[in-house]
Amino acid sequence: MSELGPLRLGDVSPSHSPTQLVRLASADFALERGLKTVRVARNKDILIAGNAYGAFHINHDGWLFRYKILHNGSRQVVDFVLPGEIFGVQACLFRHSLYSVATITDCSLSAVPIAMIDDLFQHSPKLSKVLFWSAVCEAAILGERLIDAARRTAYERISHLLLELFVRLKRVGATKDMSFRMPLTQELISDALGLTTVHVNRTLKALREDKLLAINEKTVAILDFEALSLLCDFERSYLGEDARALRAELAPYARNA
Amino acid sequence: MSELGPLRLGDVSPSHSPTQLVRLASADFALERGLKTVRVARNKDILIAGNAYGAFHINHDGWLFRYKILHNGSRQVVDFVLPGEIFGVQACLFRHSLYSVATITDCSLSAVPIAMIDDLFQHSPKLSKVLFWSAVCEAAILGERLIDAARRTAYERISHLLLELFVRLKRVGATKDMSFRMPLTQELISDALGLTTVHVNRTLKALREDKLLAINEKTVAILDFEALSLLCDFERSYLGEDARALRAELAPYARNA
DNA sequence: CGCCTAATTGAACCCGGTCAACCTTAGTGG
DNA sequence: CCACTAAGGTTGACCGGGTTCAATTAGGCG
Repeated sequence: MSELGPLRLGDVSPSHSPTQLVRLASADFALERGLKTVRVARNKDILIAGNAYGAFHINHDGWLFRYKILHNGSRQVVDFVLPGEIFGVQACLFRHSLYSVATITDCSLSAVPIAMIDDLFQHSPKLSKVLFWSAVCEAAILGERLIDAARRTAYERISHLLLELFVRLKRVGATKDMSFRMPLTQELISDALGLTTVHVNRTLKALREDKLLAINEKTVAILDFEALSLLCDFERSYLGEDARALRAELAPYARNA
Repeated sequence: MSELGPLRLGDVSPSHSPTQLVRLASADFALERGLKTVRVARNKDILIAGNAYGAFHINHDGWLFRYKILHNGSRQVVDFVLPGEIFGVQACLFRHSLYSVATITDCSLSAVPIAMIDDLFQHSPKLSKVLFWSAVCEAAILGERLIDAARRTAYERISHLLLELFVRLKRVGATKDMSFRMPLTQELISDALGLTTVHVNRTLKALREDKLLAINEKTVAILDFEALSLLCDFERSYLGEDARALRAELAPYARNA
C-alpha cells in the first residue's frame, strides 16, 4: 500500500471528496495490480488537448490544472486538480482529449489503465458508482465556476475560488487553521476566472485592504469566512459532501460512518 | 414501447447524444417496469433547488432549463434540456438539489425512480456505463459554457450557443435543413450566457445584419455555418459524438454500427 | 379590445481590459 | 558571494464592451 502514496485508507476523514474517494477505491481495486507511482516536476504537460490517452491519473500530492487554448491565443483554465484527486477520465473516454493538463507543482502520479474501466463496470459496481459520483461532482463544480464567470464580479469570483480551494483542501488535511498554501500565480487565477492578471492583482489588494484575507508567500489566510461566504453566496454543498444514493458504497471509505 | 414516447429504438441515428442514449437504455432497462409518461404544461417548475428528489426524468419532446437564483436575485441558466435528454440525476444524488428545473414548452416526461440506480449498478453494467458517459458529457458541455462566459464576446457566445443547440437538435431529428425551432426568449438566452436582454437583442441584430443567421417566429436559420463556427471556434467534439471506451455498449443503440 | 409579456432602441455610465512602466523575488552562473 | 536575468507582482492612465435606466413597439391570448 505504501507505494500508492502518502495517504493511507485509515486516514480518511468522514466527509471525503468524491474524487478522493475514487482514488481510494481505485487503490483498493487496483492494489493487487501494483500501480506504480511516478514523480513529475512542476510545469510539465501531462495531457495534451487533441491527443488520445489510455489511462487516467491519480494525483497524490501536488497541484495541476486542466486548460484549453482558444483560437485567439487566450488560455482558459477549466479546473484545478488538488492532492488526492483524479484527472484525465474525459481524455480517455473521448477519442481526442478535450483539454490539456499540466503540473503546477511537483507531483506524484499514478496511471490507471482505462482498459480496466470496461470490465470494471462488470466486476466492480463499487468503483463504477464512485467514478460516476465523481463525474457528477465535477459537473457541479463546473456549474459553479460557470456562475462565477457569468454572474459574479471580480471581487466575488476571487472570493469564491479561494473559499472553494480552502474547503477542498481542508478535506484532505492540507490546511492549517484558516489558511492554506496556494501555489497559483495571479496569471493562473485570472485564466481560471476569466479576468486579467492586472485586475486579479487589484482585486486581491482590495480583499486584503478590506481585511477579508491575508496573503503572504503563497499562503492564503481566510480572515473572515462568514463575510466572504455571504458576499459571493458560497455554499459548500456543491462540492459533494453529502452523497445520498451511493452512501452505502461510499461508507467503507469514511471513518465513523 | 409506445408509452415511452414518440421515438422508437429503431429510429436512432448512428452518432447519438449521450443523454439520448440514457433515455434509450433506460427505456430498454425499464420497459418491463412500465414507466408512465406525463404531460406537463410550459412554464412549470419540475424540480426546485434545495429540495430532495427520488427520481430522475426523461424528457421526451419538450424544452426545459436548469437554473439557479443567486442572492442578488439574478438567475443563472446552467443548461437547457432538449428533447430526448434526461435531467435531475444530480438532484437525486445530492441530498438537496443544486438547481431548479422548469419547462419552457409543454413537455412529456417520465420519472425513473432513483432507487433503481443503486442496484442498477449491480445488474445493468450497460446502463450504468451509459449514465456515467452521460455525466462526463454533461461536464464537457458545462466546460464549454464556462469558456463561453469567461473568454468569449457576446457576439461569439450567442453564435456558439446557437450552433450547439443546432447540433444537439440535429441528432434527434429536430432540425429542418439549416434551421430549427427555438422556443427561448432573449431573457433565457441572456441568463444562460451571462449577458443582459438588452445586449442579447443588440447582438442578435448584429448577427442578422451580418447575414450569419436569420430569425423568424422563433425559428432560427443558420445562414453561414462555416463563418459562425470559425468566429467562435466551435468544434462539436465536446458534444460527445465519439465515445471510445464505451463503444461496445453504446453500439446496440446505434443503427449501422 | 385590453392586458401582459417579449422585443427593440436610445443615452449615460462603469467594471474590467489594455498598454506600459516599474518593482521584487528567486534562480543561475561566474 | 554577488551580478545578471527572468518571471511574477504592483501600479497608473486611458479606453471600450456591456450594463443600467428608461421609453416605445410588437405579439399572444383571454
